[in-house]
Amino acid sequence: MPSMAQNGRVTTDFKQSNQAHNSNAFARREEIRQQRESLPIASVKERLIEEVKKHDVLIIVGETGSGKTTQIPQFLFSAGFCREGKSVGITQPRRVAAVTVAKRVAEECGVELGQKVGYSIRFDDRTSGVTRIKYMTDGLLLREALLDPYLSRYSVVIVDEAHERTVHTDVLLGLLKNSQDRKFPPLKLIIMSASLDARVFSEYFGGARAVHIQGRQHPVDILYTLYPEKDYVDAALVTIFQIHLEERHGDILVFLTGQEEIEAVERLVQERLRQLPESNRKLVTVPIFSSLPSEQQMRVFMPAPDGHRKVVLATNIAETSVTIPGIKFVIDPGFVKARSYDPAKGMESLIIIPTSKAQALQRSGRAGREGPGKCFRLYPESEFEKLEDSTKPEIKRCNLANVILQLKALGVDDIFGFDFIEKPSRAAIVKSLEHLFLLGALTDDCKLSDPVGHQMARLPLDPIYSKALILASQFNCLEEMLITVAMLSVDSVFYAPREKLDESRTAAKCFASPDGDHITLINVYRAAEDLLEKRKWVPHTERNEKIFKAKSEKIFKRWCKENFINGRSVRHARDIHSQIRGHVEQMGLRITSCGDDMLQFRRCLAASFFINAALKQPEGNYRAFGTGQVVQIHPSSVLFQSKVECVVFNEMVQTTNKYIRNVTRIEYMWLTELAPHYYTMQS
DNA sequence: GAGCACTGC
Repeated sequence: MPSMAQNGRVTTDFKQSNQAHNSNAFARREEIRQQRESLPIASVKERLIEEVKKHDVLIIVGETGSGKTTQIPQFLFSAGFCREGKSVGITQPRRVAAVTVAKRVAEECGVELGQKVGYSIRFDDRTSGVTRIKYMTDGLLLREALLDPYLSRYSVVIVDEAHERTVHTDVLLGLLKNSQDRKFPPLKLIIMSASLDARVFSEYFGGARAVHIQGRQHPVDILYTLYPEKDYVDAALVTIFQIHLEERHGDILVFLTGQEEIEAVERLVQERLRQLPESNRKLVTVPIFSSLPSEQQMRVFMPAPDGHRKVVLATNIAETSVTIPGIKFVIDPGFVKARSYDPAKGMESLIIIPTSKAQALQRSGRAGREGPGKCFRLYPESEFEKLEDSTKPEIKRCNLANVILQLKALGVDDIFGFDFIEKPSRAAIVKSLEHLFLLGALTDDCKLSDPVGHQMARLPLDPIYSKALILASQFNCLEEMLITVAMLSVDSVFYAPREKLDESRTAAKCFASPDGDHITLINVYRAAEDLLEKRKWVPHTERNEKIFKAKSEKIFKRWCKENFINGRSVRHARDIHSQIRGHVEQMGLRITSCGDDMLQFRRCLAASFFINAALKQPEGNYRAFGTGQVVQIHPSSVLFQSKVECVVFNEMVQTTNKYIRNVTRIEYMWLTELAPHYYTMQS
């Protein structure tokens, strides 16, 4: 069954008549009972409950298939941890996991979702006053902590998948440790991890008790190459055909680093297939990566045609986010595209690096979900030993502005003294403090400013976007800025498949503004809005509403396809827009539009993004003011090759070159006028 | 004339 949902990704809807449902209900309950009892964790239920009662902090290392995520909350419920209106909260790094696990547990408990068992994720809350087992994303619990620092509605908080070490997990654990020290109130903390090494967590919590629960995975044979491979793409190709021609049936999963690589391998496989005898050509390739439209992502779940073998070419998305049925063979070249952040340059970069040991293990595990499998690592065993044990925690390779703003809002003033599991570098903290100070979020003595800092902390946005909204209400263009920051907060709305590059470029021109990408994004958003909301006059009845929705959905989908727009991104932007709009209304900001006065809007962009301004150099490239970096306008920008003198931008990324993305033309003089504290008249 | 792994509020 597809394990993806939400945000227009992939959803499955099982429809069943009520009658069939009733006659199956008993059999289904019996089946669930047997499945639960056969889980490795079932036999240690009493012991686990004792451990939780005895220890305020407990670490549970549970291998894949142990059932820890679904069972432990139910154990705690039945042991009385939800008395007096308190709940058990379980965090997940991903939305899909929170939803699917909650649905499963509701079914196991025989209750309707949203009653005793529920979930809460951004834009989708399925809980009620009677919810006692609540699955949620870690980011959401962090937001809850802003309103209720002691998390007083919970008797137990379970941080699941802690080994993934997302920023949210790390901050959450830091906060919980802090409140544990204060010994109030008696909140139990359970850290669940799939990594075999619980030592990091145990030491962090002063030698906390750790227990181990066996998993249930099928054996996976790991095979290494004898010698290092010069070209891992070619090696992967050879291995695909080796498996195809020599191994028994079963689908193949290949881990590659990005869209381009996946598309290249797809072409190469087709080429080589043509050279094989007809009888050996029964092989189909299916790509999957996050920016692929959802209809195409769905293809990985469909079985290959009769007698064919399926080769799934995937990025990291298949490591944890998507579980593909039928995989018996995994090919792991041992590389991953990783994002890192250089605080000194204020620059992000995307680089291809070797995986960690934990990542290699996770990948090979994908071959053993339904039966014994094989994993081909395209490097020698000696190389495996040299890999890092685990992937560098995100908090050590990201911009900390948001983390610091949140911590300040939670009353943590001494960021340098805050007890992180792993401390970010001092330089990274200093840089982000400076940034927040320049945005006016912090006072001279590094306290959250009032009201600006507090307002910024309330908004679930990058701090610079939050500030832009506050300024926009003064510039009378909050309407436009709301759309802009929503669009800047999602993955690119332009989708360009390689084979239709020219077509997609022509389509994108319809929306282009000569002033830059921000206004272009507004144009796209408004065009989509028109399609989804404008309607000829029809009476408002429930039936009409349904027909209208279905119709406009269809029109929207076609429009997306014709214009090479990523519908998922646009919908996401609309969700963010309405959420943020609600927030700024509550804050009492004036939501007005500048109408056609785009000069006013661009001045507001300059006032908001003054930290990210760049000036054209004689050679044609640009020099960023703040960091002195020499950069180019990204080819995806409408201002690419446009030779404008001065711009503001939102991202600086290093790939093959140093690029700025999301760029708008401004006048240099505006900077000295609107951000005099940063731009003196010296130049 | 380039390319954007993946999450999350």
